[in-house]
Amino acid sequence: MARLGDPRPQPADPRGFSMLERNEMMRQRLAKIDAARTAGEIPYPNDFQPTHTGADLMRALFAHLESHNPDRTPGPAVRMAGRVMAVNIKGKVAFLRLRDRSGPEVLRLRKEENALRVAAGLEPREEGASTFQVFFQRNEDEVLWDQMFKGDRAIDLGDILGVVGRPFRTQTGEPSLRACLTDDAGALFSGEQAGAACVRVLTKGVRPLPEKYHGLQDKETRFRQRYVDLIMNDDTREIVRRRALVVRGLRAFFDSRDYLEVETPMMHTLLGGAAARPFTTHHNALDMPLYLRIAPELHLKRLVVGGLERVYELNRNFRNEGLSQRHNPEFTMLEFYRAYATYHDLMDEVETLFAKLAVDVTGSPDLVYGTNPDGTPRQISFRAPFARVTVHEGLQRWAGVAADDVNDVVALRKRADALDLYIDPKAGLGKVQMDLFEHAAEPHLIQPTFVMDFPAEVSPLSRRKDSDPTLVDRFELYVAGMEISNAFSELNDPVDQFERFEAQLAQKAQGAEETMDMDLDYVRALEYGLPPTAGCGIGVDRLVMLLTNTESIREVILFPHMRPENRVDAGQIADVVAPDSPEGA
RNA sequence: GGGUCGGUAGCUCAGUCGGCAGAGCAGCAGACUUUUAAUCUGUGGGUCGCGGGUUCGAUUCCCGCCCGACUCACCA
Repeated sequence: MARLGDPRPQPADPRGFSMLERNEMMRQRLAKIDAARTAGEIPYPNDFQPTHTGADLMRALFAHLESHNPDRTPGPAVRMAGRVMAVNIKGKVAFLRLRDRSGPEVLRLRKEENALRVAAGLEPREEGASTFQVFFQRNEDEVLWDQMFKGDRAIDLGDILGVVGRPFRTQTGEPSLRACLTDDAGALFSGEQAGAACVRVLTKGVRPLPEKYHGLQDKETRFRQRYVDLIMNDDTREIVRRRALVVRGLRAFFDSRDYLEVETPMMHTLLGGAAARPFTTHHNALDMPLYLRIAPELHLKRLVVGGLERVYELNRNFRNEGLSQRHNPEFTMLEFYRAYATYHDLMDEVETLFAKLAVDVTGSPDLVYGTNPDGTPRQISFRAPFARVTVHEGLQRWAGVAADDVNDVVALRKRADALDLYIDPKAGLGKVQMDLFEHAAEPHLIQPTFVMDFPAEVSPLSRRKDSDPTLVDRFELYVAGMEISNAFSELNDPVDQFERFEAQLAQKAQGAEETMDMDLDYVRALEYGLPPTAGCGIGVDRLVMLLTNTESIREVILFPHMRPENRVDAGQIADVVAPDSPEGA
């Protein structure tokens, strides 16, 4: 294959595409890689190991908040690496802004430092940059300076650099790494690295980065090329960090309460555990169809039958449904099951969990999510106890249903018509109740609210209420109008369960698409005896949305589902040669 | 699937009531020894999403298509 820096038109790759499209900037950068190679360097070295991060640099300087500019800074020299986000050459000195993995921490440390500065009677510094600064003075190493900033190997925005130097503050007090300022350089490198330059391009950025001030805005590009989004947008990195905190917090919570984390099959032979359409796939050797799971529920309860009295699984579910701000075809669900508990016990547990996570992730049980109708920030409080309301109460309070009409399907349909809500004519009482409830009540369920006591008809796996067998011991938790969690006391009567599966089959026979299959093995498990158990599912993506104040599920999923990008996904990057190519055309 | 809006330089965007395509940043050349989105001077860069139609002439108007955002439907 031809050298990448070669500006001439490239022959098509046998696989049908050439390696990279080209524009002028990319050709310039590719040529620099060749120039380095020609100069005898390895263009993609892997022998540089940073000793400090940007956050380490900041912390190392906390003892000296004031500006100073010593010729030699005491303390050991350090090695740092990061991507070049800004270059500012001012005559014979240069300021490079680099970012490494500690960017979010750098942001926090800047705030922390300002608090210290104010306490020490100093002016606060600008906050908001997740980068750290490298200071390079030409007279430290004129040959290296010229190589870095002039000529055929000059660094570019987006390059990944390794720098050796000493922490210091510039005249204006900016915490910086002073490149090449080493009085004991011999100790910095050994072996093959001995004599290496103190500023090195570790990886050349061939593609130019988005504009430095506005950054990358286009949502499609942000989701498709998440790597660019992560390079450019601090907010995106913060969401990723918070999501990690949520996942860590969930595991810590359940681990500490003696739950066992388990993994159950992602590929199912039967549909169950939720009302949803599945993705189907095929097992070649067994020549049989398989479903990607829509829920782990039935497997987890089998484990409780087996004596694992407290289990949880944190993993993906797949539902073949439309995409929306709140729906992605694959989404992360935490389900946990606890023997000898009721759905009331789980409400208490969920309250505790959410308050803890809010504090872990945002620092407070009170947070802001979205805006009120008047445009002001909407406050949401995860302080226990959460509001609790039954479906019947909600129908009366928000849908304007008279108490006597709550179970009157004709009256309920009349209300739906009055509210301009279409409900499937084939829907039974329970479905009508829930459609009406969701339509009328959801907009009111802003603060965390447990909606309790659902119709048995729409809850084929839930335990019937002792006081009213048409209802079940079930709750859903709503926050900001979103369903976050669904839980119930589990149905452990195998005969009743068998009959409910039969009812599902009857609904399917009548054309309902989102019904469960008869799962005889599950019934068999119940026949061995499922202890009284309550189980709960928590939509992790939506929970992360709440804790990051994002309105789209695609913001909290690193690679949300997108239509294929034909050009790339089909391996058909055109063999484009820019029209100004000297030998093109 | 329906509705609305959008796709213009590497990025963020403006614009053309049909007549040589614009800015800022990035790039290139230069100045500048402490900048913070550095500044200043000069300068190169375009399949105006794709295809067809109307027209002397289409990036602009018309038709179709592709892609996206929002929204409705669907969907615990």
